[in-house]
Amino acid sequence: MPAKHPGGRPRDERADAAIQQAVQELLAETGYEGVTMDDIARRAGVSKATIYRRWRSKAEMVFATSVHAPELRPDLPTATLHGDVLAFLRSVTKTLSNPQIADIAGPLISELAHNPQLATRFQGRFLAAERADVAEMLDSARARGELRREIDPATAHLILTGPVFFALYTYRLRVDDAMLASLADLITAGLKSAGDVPATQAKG
Amino acid sequence: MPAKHPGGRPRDERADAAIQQAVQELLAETGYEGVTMDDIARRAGVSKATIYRRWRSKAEMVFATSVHAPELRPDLPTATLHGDVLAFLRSVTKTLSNPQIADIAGPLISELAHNPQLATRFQGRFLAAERADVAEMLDSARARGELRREIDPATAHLILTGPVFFALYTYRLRVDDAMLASLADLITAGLKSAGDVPATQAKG
Amino acid sequence: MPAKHPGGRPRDERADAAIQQAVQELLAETGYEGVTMDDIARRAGVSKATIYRRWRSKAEMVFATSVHAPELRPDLPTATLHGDVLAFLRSVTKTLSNPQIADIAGPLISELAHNPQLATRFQGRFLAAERADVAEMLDSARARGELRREIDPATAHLILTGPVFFALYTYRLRVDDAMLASLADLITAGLKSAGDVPATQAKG
Amino acid sequence: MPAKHPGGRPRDERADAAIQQAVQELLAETGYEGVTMDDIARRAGVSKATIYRRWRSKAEMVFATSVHAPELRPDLPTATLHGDVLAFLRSVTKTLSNPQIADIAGPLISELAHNPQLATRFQGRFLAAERADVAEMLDSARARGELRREIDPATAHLILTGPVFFALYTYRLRVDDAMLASLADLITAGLKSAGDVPATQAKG
DNA sequence: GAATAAACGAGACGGTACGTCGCGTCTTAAG
DNA sequence: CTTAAGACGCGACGTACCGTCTCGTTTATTC
Repeated sequence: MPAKHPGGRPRDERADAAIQQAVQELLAETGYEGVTMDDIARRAGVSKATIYRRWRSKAEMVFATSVHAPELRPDLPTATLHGDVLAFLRSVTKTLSNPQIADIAGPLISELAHNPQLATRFQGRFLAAERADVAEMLDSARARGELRREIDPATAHLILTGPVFFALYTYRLRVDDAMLASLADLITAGLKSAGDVPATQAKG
Repeated sequence: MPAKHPGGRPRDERADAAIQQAVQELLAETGYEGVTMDDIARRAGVSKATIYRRWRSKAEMVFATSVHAPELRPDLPTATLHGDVLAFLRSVTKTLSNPQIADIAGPLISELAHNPQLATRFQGRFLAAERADVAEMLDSARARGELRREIDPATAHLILTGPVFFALYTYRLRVDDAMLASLADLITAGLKSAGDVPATQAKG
Repeated sequence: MPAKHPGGRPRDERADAAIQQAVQELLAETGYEGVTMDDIARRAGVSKATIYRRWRSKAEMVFATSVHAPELRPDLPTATLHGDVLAFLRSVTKTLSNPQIADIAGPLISELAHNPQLATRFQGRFLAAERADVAEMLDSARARGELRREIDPATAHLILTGPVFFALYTYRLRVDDAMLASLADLITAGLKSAGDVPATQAKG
Repeated sequence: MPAKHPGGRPRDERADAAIQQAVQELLAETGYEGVTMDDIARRAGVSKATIYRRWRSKAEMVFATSVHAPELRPDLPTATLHGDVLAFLRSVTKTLSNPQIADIAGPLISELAHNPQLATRFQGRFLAAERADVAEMLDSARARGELRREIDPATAHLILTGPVFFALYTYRLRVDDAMLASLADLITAGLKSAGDVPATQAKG
């Protein structure tokens, strides 16, 4: 029962690899806007038809071949929650400051909005890995006694990543270590104290 | 006798209004990608030259006519910081959930990256207004005694907006009230406790 | 035990028939330009490889399956040369007015120019049969005493077919019976009188 | 009242000229099949949009810019009808033997079949000029007394051109002077004798 | 009142990427 | 060796959009 495919010539896996590599290279060289399908086909030694047989548009192809597990991981654990938070923020900042990532951010957000399949894939491959790091960070802190309550890792992930994302891509701020320190303070404090007091009642 | 313009036919102000309206309508109908400059010119009853005399590109035009002070303001103040935070988060969520805003987010991020002038204007017109709300919120809390330390409104703004932004546009989560409540808890707690303990030292 | 083929699976003769039929059908439905090799393969229930094992190109295939002996033969002999000529002209007109023939004329001329093998086959299968009719017509006329000189059937064939071909496909004239009558007059007169007078000397 | 055009930027006539020339050059260099729209645009220093604004397809463009009055005219009149006929046949042969003309013949016939507008234009610009030559030839002959009856120039044109066309493009014969002499004999005799005898009655 | 000068509607222009399509070849598994 | 299925390289096609430009016309201000 070795019938690997239903019939006909099977897809050439080398084409996938060649396209993937061509996309990465050209993205680095000319940026998202500068890349053309003809360039990619030429560089990959592949015809445009072969590309369009796999993906329906430039955006689909670029993001399908670009969304992997995060390449940069924070150096965890440090000795303290605050240290871990700061390390995570620095890692996020470094990743999002990567010109190639920054170049892709806008188009990615556009595509995610119109392509639920990509959104699912992006969550599974990229965000899930980061969220796992966050979960580990929270577990360690609880083991150390720094945290008493259970905190949803997804929510923590939002707080750890969103502000930097917003600062860099929307606010267009230079994110320096002082800002990260302030954020780390606020976030760490929040994680530690959350749930201490009833939400609807002011503290005395 | 104040010579309003140096010579020649003055700009027709009705054109500005017509273009503005055409942009808004077409943006709502076909989305940013679907809109073309010819469409806009036709709908506005204006020639393309008239548009390009006012703005240098499609992105310039769209964002110049779309970026105003925020239309939606949180209902502030409530009685408590936690209430204010929650109200702010709800307001942000509502704004960013607007389909027309969501449609524009990706292109806006792309354009902000390449157009510092727009970035400046965006900060001045939109973000500054939001940051002012945040500052007011913090002041009220301090006046009420809920906050002891001074907190940078910009940093607070990042923490209040970034997570929702990230959740909606990147994580592609449905942001419901439960999630906002969790976020509000974490953020409020962080604001209140920040600075309480030395950042580099674990709590006893 | 008569091994009809050297080894391996024999060609499936049903494929030839299926392809032939598919070509004719699709040619009638969509015309030469509109037909694609994939269409033909699909309609014939055959793979493209099976087609290309038999012919080297679309043109080869179409003309190989389309060029047979003429389907329409003039009703010969009538009682007179003039009658025969008119009958022949009518037959040619009818054949060339067939939409499927007309559709193929341009591509056929193109292909004949680049494919001497097809040209040879076209002469042998189609033109030779027509020329034979012409020869017979001339023989009958000589037998009847209508012609005194021997006339090259090929030359006569040119004069009998070329004008109608040119009228229909290049001049784009509606060829009606009146026109055919005029042509028949001229041609018959030419055949009868040719050689009567020295070519280089005006008649007295 | 110098309003030459209804509004907007007028068509650039230099573009028409440049395209025309580019088409002629490239047709000569690479043949009809070898020419591409991008080549033409590049050579003409024009964008493809400018071409497609003028014509709807490659075929339309090529033939619209290629169909002029005939460049080659027979040396008329010679002293006799037979001489004129032979000169005309030689001229036709020479024209149709031109590789560039031969290359275009198939596609032209295809296009004429689908494009009545081109057909009209082709008749008006090319065929009409040739037919006028034929008419003149017939008039001279009648003036000289070589012809007694009036003969329709269009019919004569068919007989003078069709056989050579058919011989070259369909029969794929080498058309030499001997063949032209035979044709000239037949045709001249036909022209002179046409109408002499009742069509439906054999000569005694 | 004429001249100036800029804005206007219309639409053609150069450039360039897109996504589609057709041809003829090649690769697999099955027969 | 042939077949069905279908992927492949190649390369042209025609479309679309952008931002610029060229007209002829209109509308203020300036001389």
